[in-house]
Amino acid sequence: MSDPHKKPARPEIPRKTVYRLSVYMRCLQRLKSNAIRTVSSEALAKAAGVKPTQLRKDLTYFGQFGTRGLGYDVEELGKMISDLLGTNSLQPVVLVGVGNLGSALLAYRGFEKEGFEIIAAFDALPKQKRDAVKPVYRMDKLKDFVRDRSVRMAILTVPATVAQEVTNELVDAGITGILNFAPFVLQVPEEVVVNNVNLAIELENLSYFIQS
Amino acid sequence: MSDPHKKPARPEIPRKTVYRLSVYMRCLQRLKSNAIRTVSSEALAKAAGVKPTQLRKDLTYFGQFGTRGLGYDVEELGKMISDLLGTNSLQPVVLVGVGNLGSALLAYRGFEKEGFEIIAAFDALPKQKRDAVKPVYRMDKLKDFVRDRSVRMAILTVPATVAQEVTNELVDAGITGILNFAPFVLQVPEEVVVNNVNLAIELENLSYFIQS
DNA sequence: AATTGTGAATTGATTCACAGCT
DNA sequence: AGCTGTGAATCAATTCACAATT
Repeated sequence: MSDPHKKPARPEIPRKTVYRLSVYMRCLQRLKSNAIRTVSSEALAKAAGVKPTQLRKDLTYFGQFGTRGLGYDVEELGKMISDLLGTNSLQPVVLVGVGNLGSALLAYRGFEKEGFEIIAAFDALPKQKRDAVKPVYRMDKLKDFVRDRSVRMAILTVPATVAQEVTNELVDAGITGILNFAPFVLQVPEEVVVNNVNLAIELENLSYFIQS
Repeated sequence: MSDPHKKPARPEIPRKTVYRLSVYMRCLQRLKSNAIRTVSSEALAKAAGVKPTQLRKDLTYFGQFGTRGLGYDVEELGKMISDLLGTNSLQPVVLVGVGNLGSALLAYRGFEKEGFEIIAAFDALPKQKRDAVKPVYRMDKLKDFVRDRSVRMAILTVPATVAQEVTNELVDAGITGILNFAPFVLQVPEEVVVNNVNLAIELENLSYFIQS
């Protein structure tokens, strides 16, 4: 799961709402590909695994989109949400730390259809893999690369011991959003946003809840 | 991040608290390896990225461990938390869906030092990779394998289109904890716990919060 | 003197209940 | 008649403030 946000962001949409908007968008995409034009809050909420009132409340944070008595226009609502989330344009992302998990994620091409592209990877000791699709550069190339290509987001897959140090370099280079896989709580300035993902913690959490 | 829990679990420890306990444990491990014996709620909370009162409140859910005026015993508190979380014994886990992300996670050996081992993988069309360390079996072997080895947890990395169907098979085989990477809201019976991880949603969320 | 443990207060999120459109 | 939009009510999580303990 992910974690703390310093900056509450533009108008005042709660963080949990923003997560759910992503979920709604995926449901809308599925409906659209099934040629469904219109959906009620009840049906969409069910697909998203939430209550209808929550869906409606979530939408009120950024406008009114429904037609009373009828429901929501699938395409229109999907467009509004993806505009809001800023997922209409392809976002370039760099990955830092090409170890175990890092190279796994580099090989995983599943981000691209969701609007994100890992355009390069960086490592202290880069070893370009034979069949690798992405270039792997040395850390000292990071700053110029990020500046030249106006990259704003980074995936951090370095060992916990160097996570803070590397984060400082990222921030210095101009990165403002970090998806952190290192099991370490990063210190960042106000304007930088960190989302934490820790697979071991997810498993541990499951493990607790299944011991009945 | 992850998502909904049907069963609130044994005494009544909130889900978010259980997550934070995992974080505290990692901080305690680090302190211990630095030969630090005792820690105050203030210091530990800072390392974990939370407020001291929250840490203390979290601990009260399962007992009293501190010494007033002094703090917590690093080793003792670590032991209590890992007992509670059930991370003292190695948990066997199966992975289902050896596609893009699935094989990435199979190659990633980082779970093992955290108490989890992927003991086998399953796929509709298994292709054993040359250098793969783990065996990949056909789906029809799943049920017997899970029963024979008493596996309780599964990592689900199949396409969204078949996620529900495969989940039904998992539940039928006796799996009670699922770490779901498929972008789909799974329906499961009461006693089964699902944690969702969606990397695209994490990136999307970042992308929203960095557009200032 | 320092630091925990915790009831009370506060803040935030979810759900209810129903008014308002179409 | 059906379904959205939303203020009010409820429920949950966090933080405060301070008494209790070493």
